Amino acid sequence: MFADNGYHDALVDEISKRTSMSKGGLYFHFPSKENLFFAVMDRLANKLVRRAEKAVDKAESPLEAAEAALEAVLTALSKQKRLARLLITQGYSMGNAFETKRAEVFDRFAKIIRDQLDEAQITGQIKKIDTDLASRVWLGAVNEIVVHWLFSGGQTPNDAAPDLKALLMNSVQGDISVKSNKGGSQ
Amino acid sequence: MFADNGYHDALVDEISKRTSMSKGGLYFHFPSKENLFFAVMDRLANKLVRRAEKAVDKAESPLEAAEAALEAVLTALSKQKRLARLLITQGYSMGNAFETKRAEVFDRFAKIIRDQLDEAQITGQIKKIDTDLASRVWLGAVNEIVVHWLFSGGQTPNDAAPDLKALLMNSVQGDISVKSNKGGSQ
Amino acid sequence: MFADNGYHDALVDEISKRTSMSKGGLYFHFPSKENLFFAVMDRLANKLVRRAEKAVDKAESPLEAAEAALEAVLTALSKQKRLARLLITQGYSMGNAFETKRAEVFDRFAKIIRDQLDEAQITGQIKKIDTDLASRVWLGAVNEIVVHWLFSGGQTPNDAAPDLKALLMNSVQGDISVKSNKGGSQ
Amino acid sequence: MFADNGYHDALVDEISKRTSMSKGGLYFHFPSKENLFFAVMDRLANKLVRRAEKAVDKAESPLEAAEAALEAVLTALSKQKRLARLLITQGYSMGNAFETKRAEVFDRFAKIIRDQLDEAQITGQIKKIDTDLASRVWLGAVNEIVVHWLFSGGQTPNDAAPDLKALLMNSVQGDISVKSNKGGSQ
DNA sequence: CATGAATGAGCATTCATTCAT
DNA sequence: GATGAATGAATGCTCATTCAT
Repeated sequence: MFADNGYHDALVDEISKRTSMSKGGLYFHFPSKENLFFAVMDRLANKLVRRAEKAVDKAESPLEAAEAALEAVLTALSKQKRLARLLITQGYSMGNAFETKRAEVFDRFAKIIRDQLDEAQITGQIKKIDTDLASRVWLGAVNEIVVHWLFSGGQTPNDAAPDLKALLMNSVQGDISVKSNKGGSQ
Repeated sequence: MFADNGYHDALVDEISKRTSMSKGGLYFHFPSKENLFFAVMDRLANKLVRRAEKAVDKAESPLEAAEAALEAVLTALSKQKRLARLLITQGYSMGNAFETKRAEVFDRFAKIIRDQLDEAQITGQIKKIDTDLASRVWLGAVNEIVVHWLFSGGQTPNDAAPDLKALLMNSVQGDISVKSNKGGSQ
Repeated sequence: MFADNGYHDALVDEISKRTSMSKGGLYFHFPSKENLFFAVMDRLANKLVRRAEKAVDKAESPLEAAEAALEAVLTALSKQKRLARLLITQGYSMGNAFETKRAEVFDRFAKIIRDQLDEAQITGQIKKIDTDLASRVWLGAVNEIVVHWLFSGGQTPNDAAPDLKALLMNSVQGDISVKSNKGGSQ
Repeated sequence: MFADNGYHDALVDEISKRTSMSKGGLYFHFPSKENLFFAVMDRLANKLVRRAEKAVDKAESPLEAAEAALEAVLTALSKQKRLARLLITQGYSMGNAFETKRAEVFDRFAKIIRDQLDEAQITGQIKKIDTDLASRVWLGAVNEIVVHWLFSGGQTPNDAAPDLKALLMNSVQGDISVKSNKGGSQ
């Protein structure tokens, strides 16, 4: 319901009805609607994080790991529009209190990517870049693709994945030294 | 007020007080609170779009133009936190009706970038990529940098601009060396 | 409604219905239910205080004035059970916030009596006593008579008035000096 | 908890916690919260009544007995603010159901005083008065002194006792000198 | 055109009481 | 007898919108 209606328009009454749990019961387990929303968000974020981590573990190089994590997230979100809506937009209607939570969740994903980029940098797979910034660029790109899919009905994140991965890989691999070398860009 | 409190928590009563316009007057000019918010958003988005377009006009190559548009937006948002908040997050609290508007505004910016990337592709400055997707990647990256700045108090978009531009340029495999011929993009 | 059901059980919804004023209208004029209750209480207390003061003004001696004030209050309360209930018991259900208001209202009546007793003392109509304490004794006595009438359905305060006045007059006139023969009463 | 928070704001959950008795257990022993409150009230009222009766028993004359009962009550309440609050004000928040109980408790105290005044009248210690009314006057005076102490932080009932007793004795026109003179009371 | 008092549907939260274990 | 999770009716307050003046 949070995913469908947004935080604000998901009524506790309705949640109570649809979960077959009395309102009192709901409030026995969750001190507030806000807390309930965060609990849902945590649970789903955890699942998605684990999926990304698993993809990372299976990969053979840091860069492949980052790519795999990306793919895992894109696939999961494509399959579950609701998950995407919940994690990406529907919390905002909560008001400013949501910002902290959003930051927390996004940080977790940013860290996964950043860690791989850091590793890739150490192993020389990519050049010296601001990996923190790069991880945010990746995340932002994914976020926007998902939002565009959700709001404007464009191609699914999964369909966009190949090109998206290419663009993001380029972003951290592009030989910026070129700037001065003037050689071919690839 | 929308920027500070979000759509939902910006009360019409309060808006009426702070604008020294009676509530009746407000409703005479705007059919609804939603409409008022969109009017504010349009006005500010227009300004920002014009700024980006002006930057594009001054640039000497499509790629420089895309970069300049990026820079213009980053600078404007960095200088006006409220503008950033309003355009980027505070509308969500309106509920699902916001999605369309958000898409509309983002599309305008995406178009500016995409047009330049298309041009750059034609002129061979960048290789063949999905420019629509790329424009979204750029936009998403900017969006995320801004949100991170707003929510977590990281570096301003303006400070992140140089590295960000490098990453995004790389993403489209632009041979930035062109730039070095002429010095910085500004 | 406050008088009949007590503060807590007087529902705002019901008040709205019975006053033919919308709930919003109610809250436009009174910031809270508590505030509304106090407003009602003030208005009624004012009326009753004025009545007591008028009685005082007409009297020819301080002691007669005190007696007249007493009588005025007893008569008014006897005629309006609701007034009695409201001022004397129904606020308590508000919780501890009521205490201050109760004290304020009772102090106003205590002052009227105390002023007359002070005057009477100066003019030698009564002996030297603690007039503040005496005023509270009077007030407490009236209060209890009223409560007993309200709760147990005994004689009306008005019917009890003659004997009550005699007792209270005695309380401040009796020749306590007698006690000094033996020292304190303990 | 009833004394501190009032009937309404003393939550059964909280009572359960602070008594280390489960809510189920509480409800096994007491059919309702109301019933529990009355049980507490009865127990404390009993104690106080016994204390008053003991004081009466020790006294040597009816009038002294009444005075002693008064003193016993004032002392007990002064020493235990909570007892005072419980018996005197905190029940009101229960709503109208409290009235009967309040009347019952006050009647017990009224009876103790009235019995002594009746006796004193028979033995000629005081002149002919409405002893029922007088007992209520006494009780009301005590009540008001206590409430004023509780709410406004005035002098303790105990400190007010000497003057209060004098005033109340005067009210029934008891010629206190009688205690030693033993002559005709008028 | 402007005003602002009035409207009333809407909603999160509370808490005495129950009852399966 | 004891437990405490579950119940759900109850309620104060909000706020976008209206409309008589």
